[in-house]
Amino acid sequence: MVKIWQGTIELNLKLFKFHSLNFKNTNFKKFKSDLTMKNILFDLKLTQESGQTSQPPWQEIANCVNGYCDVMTLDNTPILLKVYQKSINELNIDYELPISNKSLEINKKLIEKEITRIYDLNFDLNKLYNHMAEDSKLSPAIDFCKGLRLFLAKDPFECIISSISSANNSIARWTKSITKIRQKWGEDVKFSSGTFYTFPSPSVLMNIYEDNFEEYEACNRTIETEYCINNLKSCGVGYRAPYMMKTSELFEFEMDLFEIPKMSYEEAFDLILNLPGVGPKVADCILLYGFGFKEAFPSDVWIKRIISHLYFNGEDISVPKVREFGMEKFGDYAGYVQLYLFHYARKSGLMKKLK
DNA sequence: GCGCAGGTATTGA
DNA sequence: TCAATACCTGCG
Repeated sequence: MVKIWQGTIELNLKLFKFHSLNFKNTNFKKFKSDLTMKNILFDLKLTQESGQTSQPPWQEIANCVNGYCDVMTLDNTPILLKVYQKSINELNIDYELPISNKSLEINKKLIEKEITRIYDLNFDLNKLYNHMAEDSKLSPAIDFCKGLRLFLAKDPFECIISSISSANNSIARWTKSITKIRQKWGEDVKFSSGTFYTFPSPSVLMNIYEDNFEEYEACNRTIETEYCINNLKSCGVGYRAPYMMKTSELFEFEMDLFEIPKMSYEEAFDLILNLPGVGPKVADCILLYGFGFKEAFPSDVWIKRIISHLYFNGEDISVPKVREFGMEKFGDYAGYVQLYLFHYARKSGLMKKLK
């Protein structure tokens, strides 16, 4: 049994904040991070904006070039983490404490450890480039993607629910859904910079109304159905709603998120394939972007088009075959190769050509 | 208003 | 094991 996150039910629908944040007059604490000094090859902007499937993008900071922030729970305390980069090889980290908890002391090593995990900063990109350079199909991708790293989800449970909602869906649409879920059922944390919402825990998510009808019945039919907005389907997840609720229930009662990192890739894959709404593509996204299993080669229609164009003369290859091919050919680099190929295809115009 | 894109679950060979 | 189809929403 697992109960990791605290969550309170927030029933008021808040307006979306799509604009960038403005950080004038705020209480950010700067600290000299060891990461700043390490001279790590890392392009923060490229990584943040590469559209990796794991969680909604972090918020851009208006008055800060290449600055991003999001709330995350460290040591059971939500803090607002801000990362920015003035030049490649140099990463700056600031953080802000909740208004209600400003005297708190935060362990800076913990923040650095988390940032290192999220951006995979211990991974040697030059080793990857040497490997890619040996394959004439992959070598053009290197220059398009210098400094691109894996971008892991800060919250594995949110990653799982996000990935389920990403199936047969567009990035813009599932991102909106997850943002609504955070705002309706997550914990709202107030910072000087504004209010941020954490993602609800499995125990909260398994108990919400699934659709208008359930909510209407629970209100003893005292409201009009068009005012039923505190249910999962009102977030635009469609037929994925029951999958998400059932998965929440499984993590509350039967499965343990902390067991997954201890497993082999194959064990973990077989396990999460049993979750409702999770097929091979979603399972691989969860393992790669939620848990950092780099052997995963998430294969969707786009990767299928790219692989069949590059390696099979445009011949139609089934998605399961593409996955098999990628895992076999790229081994421990499969996840990174998938990420680099996808980004390369987007930037080089190959994607448009393949459509 | 209507066709289309996008993975999974289900059904039926 | 594989092919066909329904599922839901938002965009063009």
